[in-house]
Amino acid sequence: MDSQDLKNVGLKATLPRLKILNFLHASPVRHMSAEDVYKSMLETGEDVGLATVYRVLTQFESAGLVTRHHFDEGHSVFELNLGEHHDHILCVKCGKVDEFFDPVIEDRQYDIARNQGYTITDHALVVYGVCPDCQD
Amino acid sequence: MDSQDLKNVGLKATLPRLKILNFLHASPVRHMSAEDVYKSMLETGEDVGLATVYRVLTQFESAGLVTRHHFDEGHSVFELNLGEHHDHILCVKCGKVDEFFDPVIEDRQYDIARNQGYTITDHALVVYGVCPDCQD
DNA sequence: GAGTATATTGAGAAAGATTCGCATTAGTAT
DNA sequence: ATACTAATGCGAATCTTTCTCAATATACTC
Ligand SMILES: [Mn+2]
Ligand SMILES: [Mn+2]
Ligand SMILES: [Zn+2]
Ligand SMILES: [Zn+2]
Repeated sequence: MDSQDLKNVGLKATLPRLKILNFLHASPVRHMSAEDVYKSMLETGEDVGLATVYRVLTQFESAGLVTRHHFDEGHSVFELNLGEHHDHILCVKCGKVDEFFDPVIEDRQYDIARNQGYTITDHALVVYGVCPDCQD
Repeated sequence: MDSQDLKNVGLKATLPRLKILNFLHASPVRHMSAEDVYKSMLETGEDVGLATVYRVLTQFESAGLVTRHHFDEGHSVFELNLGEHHDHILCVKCGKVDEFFDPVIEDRQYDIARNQGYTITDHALVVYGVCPDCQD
């Protein structure tokens, strides 16, 4: 039961929210748009209104349960927040999404922000390229 | 006359395209949405259809004259391509956009891509924070 | 466990950004 | 100047996301 997970972050444990959270945990695909979540859940018979999917994903984001990304597409992409910050590398041919974490880059970002007098709150690094499977 | 600039990149030198290109060069604001460009030009009396602004900015992007960014907003942001690649740091309070270039980060990105078997084509790094003017 | 106050849901309408369709107009090369 | 073709501008259409609101489900009290 994830009921408690929701209550812990201040959200009522409603059926749609539980369904969506369970779906995200069970999905083999980590990065999905709201539409992806909506359609995939329909196929599983777990149907939830599209407006609710959008609302709940936004609530999960505020609660820190999921992270929202703005890749170079026209829509938001969400992923379950597993506690480990990372950045992304996307294949421009097949759309595959890989992840990485680089302490050197993380540190440099803080230095740069500090040098420009900024207090850093977040960052998003997306590398685009051609994945091994899509070469030539 | 920028007529030649347009022809050089394979675009017919039409009045709307010249107006937009001149506007971008003259603007003190470097980062603008299509809507920003459209409205600012209206105010200057240089009016061009909104659809044309969208089309032309996209053509300029393909031609390498401008760069398109996807910051965490619901729309694209364009800037004149002055030939020097750089990344961005945005103030989450006032919306200011600053720029930076860090060779260490650039290099690390290539290493990471190579390690994962990717051929890098592009990247986008956006740092969010609170600018000096917006501290407390 | 039923009763109640209140937050949440779902469906469709609405909004914001961008693209499309097409008749009209403007560049460009004879 | 003429003619061929590409580009423009308008509104309609599309896509993603949010909003409205009546119906419903959750959590709390007794
Ligand atoms: Mn990820
Ligand atoms: Mn810039
Ligand atoms: Zn690929
Ligand atoms: Zn600021």
